[in-house]
Amino acid sequence: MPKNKKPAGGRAQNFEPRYGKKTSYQDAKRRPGQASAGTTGSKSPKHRGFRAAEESAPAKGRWTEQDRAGRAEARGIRSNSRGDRGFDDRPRRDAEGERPRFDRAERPRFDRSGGAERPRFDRNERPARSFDDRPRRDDRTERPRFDRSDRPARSFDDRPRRDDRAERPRFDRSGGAERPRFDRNERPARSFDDRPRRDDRTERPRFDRNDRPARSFDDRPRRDDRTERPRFDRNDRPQRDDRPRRDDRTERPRFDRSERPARSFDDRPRRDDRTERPRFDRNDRPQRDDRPRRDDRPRRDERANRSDWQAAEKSKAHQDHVDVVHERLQAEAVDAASVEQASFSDLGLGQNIVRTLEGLGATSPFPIQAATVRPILDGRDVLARGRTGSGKTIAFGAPLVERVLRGQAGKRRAWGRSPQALILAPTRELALQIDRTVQELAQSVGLFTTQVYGGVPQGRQVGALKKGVDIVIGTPGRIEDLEKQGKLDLSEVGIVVLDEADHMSELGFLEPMQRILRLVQDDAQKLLFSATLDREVAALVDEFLVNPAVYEVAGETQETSTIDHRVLVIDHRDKAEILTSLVDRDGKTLVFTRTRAYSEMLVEQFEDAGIAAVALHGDLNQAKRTRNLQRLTDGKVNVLVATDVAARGIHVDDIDLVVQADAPDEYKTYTHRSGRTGRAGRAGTVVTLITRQRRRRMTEMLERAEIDAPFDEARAGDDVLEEITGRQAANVDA
DNA sequence: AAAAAAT
Repeated sequence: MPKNKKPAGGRAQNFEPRYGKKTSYQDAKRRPGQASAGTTGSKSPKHRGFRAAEESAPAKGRWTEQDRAGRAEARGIRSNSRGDRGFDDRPRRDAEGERPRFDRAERPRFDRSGGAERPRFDRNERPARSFDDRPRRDDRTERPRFDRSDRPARSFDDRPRRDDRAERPRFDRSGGAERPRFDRNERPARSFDDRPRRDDRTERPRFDRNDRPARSFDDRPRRDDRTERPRFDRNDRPQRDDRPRRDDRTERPRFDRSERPARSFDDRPRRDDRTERPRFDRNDRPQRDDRPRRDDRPRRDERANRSDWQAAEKSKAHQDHVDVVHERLQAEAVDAASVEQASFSDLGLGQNIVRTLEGLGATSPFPIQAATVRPILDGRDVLARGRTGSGKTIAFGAPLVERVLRGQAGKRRAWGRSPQALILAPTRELALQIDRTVQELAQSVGLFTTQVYGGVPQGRQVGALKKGVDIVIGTPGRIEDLEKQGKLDLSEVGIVVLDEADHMSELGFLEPMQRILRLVQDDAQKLLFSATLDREVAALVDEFLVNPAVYEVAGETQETSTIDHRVLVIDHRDKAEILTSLVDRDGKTLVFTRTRAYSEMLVEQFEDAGIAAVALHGDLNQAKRTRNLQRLTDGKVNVLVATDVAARGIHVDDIDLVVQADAPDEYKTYTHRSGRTGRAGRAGTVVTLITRQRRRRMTEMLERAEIDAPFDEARAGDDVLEEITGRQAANVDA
């Protein structure tokens, strides 16, 4: 029996204890009457959401008398899904009549101030909600009233839009209702996750009060446990070997000898068989190798039976799979200069969308956008390769919204309508990020989006889908899950986007993608985007795309990039110290590790050195993942240590240093990790740490990535580290 | 190895 007993099928490491710990934390740390997301009327003060009988009883009586009827009328369908404010059509519609009046009178002044005020409102509202959930719920029924007063402020930004709407009859209907909605949607977007949010909110206050301590306690003990476990194991084993084990060992053989004989009769013949079997296996293997199908099977058998074979074959198989260089797709190279003069408007996008793009900072199209918008509007299947940070999200998002809008022209947006478009991403963070952009575009023309991804309760997502959304953005697992449950109808989806399409075509993603693509309309338009788009997408292209247009942007080479690449050849014993000195700087630094465990270890190491750092990897719960990424975005920490979950697509402004604590195995991974810096033309540095043994592999990988990077030998404290971090050497001397 | 569903 191994020393570390783990439940069968359990994960090797779990940094977010999901079972007992969560419930005990809920019971132990929650105080009666404290903000809670629990249902009202929980039985005991120790339960979340407990409310004393006296509070609710009298109020309940009143409601049943008169208010109920009035409320029901006022709230309408809303009562079916209290949590989803963003989708409350009726309050909004009721408010619409009033809004225009207010808006017209006030718009000019508020336009300027409006933008600045929104954040303030959000902040004010959140605390209010976070103090008491129950009052919040009451507030929610009242909120429409507050919202009406608030909306004017919010809607002022919309006024230009509304003017636009006046130009477009279609937009007016949807637009007038939407923009206020948009404001709400921003909140709603948040509000879609009302329940999770409420959970978050209720958790946050807890954390804030107890929390930061609470969190730090949870983290440190865990980290301590983790760090201690290996240490103890290592220390204990030798010690035990020296003292007790030797005794045990001398004793055990004796016992074994006395016991085994009885058993050994059966065993020996078996052992003979076993010794023969490997021989046969070895003889058979060449035979099997001859048969094409069995090529893989002997490997698996070997792995199961023999650890040495396992190691050898595994690394061989690993290398077989790793870093396959696929043929470049034949693409029409779009010359940036030739399309530079076209505006978004010229490309066929409507005024509302163009205006929203301006608000997002996209005043004129980037090359990849100039290339793809028109063919997408024309309804073609499109494959597009644009390097990291080149604006791919808008390149597919804006024309997608425009097409969904055109497809709905003249139709009424019905309750519970099925989504018309689907955007798929490989990670939850990326899905969220895409939604932030696409949702704004959609809102500007009165369309709704919702996110469908795992790691959060389904309720809010299902509630949104029930009310009807136009564009679904999510990750494959939850989308399939909800579809199987009959809660997500993909049969009317006419446009599908695969972001990071080559990654979505890799083992593990390919089959879910195929299943999902088979559920949408047969003739649905397909859009495949990635910075490293190659023939790996062939499996999907051949089955699902019709005569696709393929685009890339001419002249995207390292020379036109703003990223400076460095490789440091180090001794393994210097690694920890070098990493600490690399992240000990002012700018935002993103550190990549190969494993979740190492990312946790590095966070602990940095914090021990007095450098605030957070982790991002798949063993954290979604709330923590989102929070930790947000803390980097907000600048509350400057160091994020992540696995490859953060390698693709994630945009954080101002990351000016990417450190690869573990070198990537694939050139594509190198490309995507590097692309977290140097975005939209900003400068950035990528540093990869390797040991001497890895020089050759690294050189080959950089060739495939078409990157030229100097290799420097570095030891702890070397000047080259100061040069990279931008610190002055004087600081080091002191 | 990691990621993507939940249990």
